[in-house]
Amino acid sequence: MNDMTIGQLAEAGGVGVETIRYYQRRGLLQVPETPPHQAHTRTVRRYNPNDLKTLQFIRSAQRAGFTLSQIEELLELDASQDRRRAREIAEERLAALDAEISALQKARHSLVKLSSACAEGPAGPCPILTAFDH
Amino acid sequence: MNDMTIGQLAEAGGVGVETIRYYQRRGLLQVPETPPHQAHTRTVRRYNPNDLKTLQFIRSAQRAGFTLSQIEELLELDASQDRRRAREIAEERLAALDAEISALQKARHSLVKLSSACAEGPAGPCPILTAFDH
DNA sequence: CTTGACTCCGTACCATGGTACAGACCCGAT
DNA sequence: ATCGGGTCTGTACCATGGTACGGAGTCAAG
Repeated sequence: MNDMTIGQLAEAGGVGVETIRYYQRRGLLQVPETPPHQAHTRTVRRYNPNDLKTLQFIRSAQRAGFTLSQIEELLELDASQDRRRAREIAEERLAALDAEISALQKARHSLVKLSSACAEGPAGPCPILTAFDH
Repeated sequence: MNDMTIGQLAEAGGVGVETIRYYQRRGLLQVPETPPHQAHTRTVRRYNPNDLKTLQFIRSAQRAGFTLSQIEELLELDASQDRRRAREIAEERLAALDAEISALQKARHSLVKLSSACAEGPAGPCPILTAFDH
């Protein structure tokens, strides 16, 4: 899959075409130049495996909880080779991630309790409102 | 803190007054009746500890990843005592939560690697774009 | 009985991350 | 040569979860 159209890129990245265009508008993906020898004629833009890598990075970074603005910065850092800042960002997110994970684990615990408290029979009171108390 | 004003409720719940009003508009919190003997005169509404419980539940459930619509349903279920549906919802969220937690743990792992890969020196290439590759 | 803080209600606005057009245009297959 | 599907650009719209504001009313303290 070398030299793709936007539709193929979208397909390969598991996103919609409109999402790619949105990332382009946000500056996360660059818009490939059309061949210069016919600058005034519009033509179909072509995407390469690097674009796909970037797209995949964007999606993974989102899953890691980065916002699109932060991802934008990460992409700039990748180009500018500012290790210090890159590490800073990564560690910030790491700390947040640890907090999020442990919050989710607490929530998980509460849900397990709730679901077993609601286990018997089809009806009757089960302690939904107090499910997360302590 | 019995019989609070909306400001005190907000304070106690760690949210803004506007957020409470928003939850009321969404139907997550009911708007307390004004005393009936002066129905046409507007008066200041009063909130009790039950309202606070509900508010705290809303915030906890959000932290557990429920949307406000789901929380609305949970609150209805708490009233209607439909255990079956309550368990269903809890288990659905539980499954999603497990997926989210493990995704975040994978992301965490990648970030740890990234931050240590960017550890030496202030500049130079570090593998941001490939940080989440496998 | 006025002042200042708070409340009420309606409506408008915001950020985030998309999603959906419309009206051209381009391009490969028939 | 033309037809259908994909592309291009710009702009509009969407859901979620709030946040802000204006103008009026209320209420407790001084």
